[in-house]
Amino acid sequence: MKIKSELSKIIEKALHSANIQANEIVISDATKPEFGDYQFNGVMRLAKELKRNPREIASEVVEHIDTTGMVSKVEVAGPGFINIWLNNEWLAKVTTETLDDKRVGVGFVENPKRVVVDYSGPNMAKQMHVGHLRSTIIGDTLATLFEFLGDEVIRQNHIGDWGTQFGMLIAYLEEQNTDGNTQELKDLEQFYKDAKVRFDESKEFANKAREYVVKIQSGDEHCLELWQSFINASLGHCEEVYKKLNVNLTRNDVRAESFYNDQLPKIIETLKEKNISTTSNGAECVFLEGDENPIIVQKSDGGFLYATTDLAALYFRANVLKAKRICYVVDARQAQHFKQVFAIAKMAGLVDEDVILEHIGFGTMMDKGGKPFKTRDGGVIKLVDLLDEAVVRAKDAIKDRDVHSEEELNSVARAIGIGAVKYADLSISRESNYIFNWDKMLSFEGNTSLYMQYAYARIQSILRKHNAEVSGKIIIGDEIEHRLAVMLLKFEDTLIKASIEATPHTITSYLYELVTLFMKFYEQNPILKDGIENEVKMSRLQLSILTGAVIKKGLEILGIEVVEKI
RNA sequence: GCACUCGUAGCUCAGCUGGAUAGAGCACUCGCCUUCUAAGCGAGCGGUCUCAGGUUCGAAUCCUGACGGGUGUACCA
Repeated sequence: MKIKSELSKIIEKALHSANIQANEIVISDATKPEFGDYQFNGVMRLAKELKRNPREIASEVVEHIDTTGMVSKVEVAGPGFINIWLNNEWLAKVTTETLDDKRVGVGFVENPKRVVVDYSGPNMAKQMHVGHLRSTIIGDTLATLFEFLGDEVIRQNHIGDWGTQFGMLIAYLEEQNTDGNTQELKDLEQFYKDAKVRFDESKEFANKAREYVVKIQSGDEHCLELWQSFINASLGHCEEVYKKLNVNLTRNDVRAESFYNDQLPKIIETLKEKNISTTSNGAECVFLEGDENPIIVQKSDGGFLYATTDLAALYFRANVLKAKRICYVVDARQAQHFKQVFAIAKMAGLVDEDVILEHIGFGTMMDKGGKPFKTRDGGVIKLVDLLDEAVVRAKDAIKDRDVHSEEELNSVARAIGIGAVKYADLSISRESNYIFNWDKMLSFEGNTSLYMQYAYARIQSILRKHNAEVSGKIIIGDEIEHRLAVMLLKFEDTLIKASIEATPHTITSYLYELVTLFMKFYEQNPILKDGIENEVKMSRLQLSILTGAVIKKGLEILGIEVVEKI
């Protein structure tokens, strides 16, 4: 239910009836329960424009507000706030209707678009480490969210499969394979290190590595084959992580850097033709206004750079995939790069004016001392290890609870452990830097995914115990049920906000608030106990069912599973 | 040097398109399991919102400056 826009309409009507002009009506959440459910603060600004007393205007508006349907009560407070209470019968009716809705009251966006979401983008030469977590799960959540709201989403995994380090890696791979048995790329990190050692100690090997770089680029069959087998193995590692993470990326979503290789000369040509780039110190450069340094699109030795590849990718996404919105879920450190690339792409007409280009940046993962993790120090935790440890800890935490069979134990541990890791990341605002902490990441207390999963399991437990049909209407019997019902209907507004701002943490905050209310309701309002009237029992069961459905859908968008029992 | 970004409770963080007494979790203190899962609920403790100016009826939020952390700044991605 789009509550805020419904309320805006009601206020607009009231303003109109009261003969007051206003251009934009913003409804906000009430800051406290005593102040109602929602509030309209716009009167103070209007009063200034009209040079009138704000409380006087507010009272006039309040007199004209329709309180026969959605709204039960309005009140002027403080300097001129208008506090709004939603009507219990209306809440009861709408929540009851929502029970039959698979989308739990969430509609579709008015103008669905084709959206490209570029995320994860691991480097094939390296093992995925904790630093790759954010792009992968933020991107995956946004893709799922956009899709749920009705957009057509094309996921793009722009993997790094091209560059000088691959000469070294495939030369080493070949060397390892000569004794007949194919080397398994069990540990990529180790493989890279070993190759590097070999590169540093042997001139012969180093020369071969350099030679292989050239050979891949010129299309040498043998080298390409080695390269392809290396990429396949490395991608296999990533897919293992995606699977563990419950992330919806498949091989069909992979569009590697190398895919754009043969289009790069054309990009340079276009830039030259349109006089956007110039040659400077032997390199092909674009000088943008306001930037002291140019963006180099072609090196003096003729090689291309990542800006070139990104321009080619933008062209492809806008013209071949025909996306109208292109989102890059990439580290905030690349903000300047994307700003420049986007500007060039639009200047050169590689992307039409009406295509929305967005860099969805996120903060850097820091170590305990507040310094960014450094890959080269070797101290970075492998993503697989983190995830496995999370599941182990979860299993350890639930094994004595005596509610699970042996096979349930593993799937529940997985849901809880992986959920904790993802939730810990998704629940902080994506722009801020992130201090990595094992214990916090694997914590099961307070605002963690387990809190949501636990509430869901409690609801399922009640339904199992009830073990009969649930029918009948929701009745709002008290303050806590009122607040719970309002919160349930806020789900759509929350998702819309999360989608516009591309902020998954908007969803986690909402779920936390919802579950907190449910826990209170659970404590205060018994459902199955003796002496509860049937009508009330059914209403409370229905409220619980709806809460469970919203929790499940919310977590599903975050890629976190619910479980029946904990 | 220039640019971007962040600075809120002991710790980790919300809130930032200006609104009422700045909110959570963790930690700490206390209370609640013979009845729907106590990984829960209730109560308490804890704040010069980095600092200084400015705009405003009203500033954690907007503007300017200072200080501090992080990041980016011509041939890596």
